[in-house]
Amino acid sequence: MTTRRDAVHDTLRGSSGFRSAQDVYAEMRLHGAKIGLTTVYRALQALADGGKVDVLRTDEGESVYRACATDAHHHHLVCRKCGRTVEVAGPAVERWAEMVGSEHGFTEITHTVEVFGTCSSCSTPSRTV
Amino acid sequence: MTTRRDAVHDTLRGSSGFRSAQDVYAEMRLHGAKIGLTTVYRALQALADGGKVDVLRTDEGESVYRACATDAHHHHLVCRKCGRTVEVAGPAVERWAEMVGSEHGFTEITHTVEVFGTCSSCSTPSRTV
DNA sequence: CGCCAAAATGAAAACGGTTGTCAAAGTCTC
DNA sequence: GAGACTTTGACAACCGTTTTCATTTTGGCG
Repeated sequence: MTTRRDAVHDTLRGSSGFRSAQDVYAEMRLHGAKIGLTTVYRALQALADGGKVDVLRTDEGESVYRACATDAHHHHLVCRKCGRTVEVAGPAVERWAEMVGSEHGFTEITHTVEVFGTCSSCSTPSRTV
Repeated sequence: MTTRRDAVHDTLRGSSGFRSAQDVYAEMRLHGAKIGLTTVYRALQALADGGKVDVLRTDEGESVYRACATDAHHHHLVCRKCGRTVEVAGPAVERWAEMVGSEHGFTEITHTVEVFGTCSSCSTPSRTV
C-alpha cells in the first residue's frame, strides 16, 4: 500500500530542488505513472508528516516539497533565480530562537528560517534586476 | 485618494497581532465602513509594498498583515495559540544569514525568520483548548 | 462651474492550489 | 474464493486571492 507513496518519494529524490505537488504529479504522469493528483497530495503529506521530506511555502502560497538529504534539522538557502538549494545547518540560529522565545516566556519553540539570495551562477553582471 | 487605504491602515494599527485580509475586511464592515473586499486586498498590498505593514504567510497559506511598530528590520515571535506577537530584533540572525549566504557564493541575501511558540498565558498545563 | 480624463472602487466571476467525497479497485486474511 | 478493510483517483467543493469591468470619485483645466 505504500507503492505509490514510494513512487512519489522516488520522484522527489530524483529532483534537485523543491518541487510543487502539481509538478511532481506532472512529472510522474510524463514518466507513465498511473497516479492521481489526490494521491500525490496525500503521499506528500504523509511523507512530510513522517519527516521524510521538507515542506516550504513559496511566496505565492504554494507548498513545495523536497526530499531531505539529512534527517537532522536544517534550513535552506535558496537561489531566487534558479531555485538551486543548499541545505545549511545553523546551530547559532537554533540557539537564538530558543533564547528569544524563552526570554519572552514562550515554550515549545519552533522556527522557520529561509534564506534567499542570488547564487553565483545567476549573479553574473548582466543587466538584470 | 488614500482615504480607504488609511482606513485599512488604521484598522490594522488598532489590532495587536496579525490579521488576515478577510479579517480586516470583516472588522471594517462591522464598524460600518463601506468598503469592498477587493479594496482591502489592494490597500493591504499597497501598504506592504510601501513597507508600512508586515506580511506573513501562515502555515495554511493565508497572508496575514500587521502594522509594524518600527520601520527597522525585525522578526516575529508568535504564540501559536493566542496569536500574540512580539517583535524581536536578531542581529545575530542577520549576520548568520549573510554569512551562510556569502559562504555559498550567494548575493543579495534576504531571509525569512519566524519563531513560533506557546506563550506563558497559553502554556498552563491543564486548561488548554 | 462644468467637463473630461485618470485613478479608485467594488460586486461578481475567474483562478489556482488544495482538500473532501465517494464509489471502484486493490490487498490481506482466513 | 469470500469478506472486510484500505487505498486510489476522478471530480467537485473550497477558500483565499486576483482579475474583470462597469461605475463612481477625484483632480485639473478651460
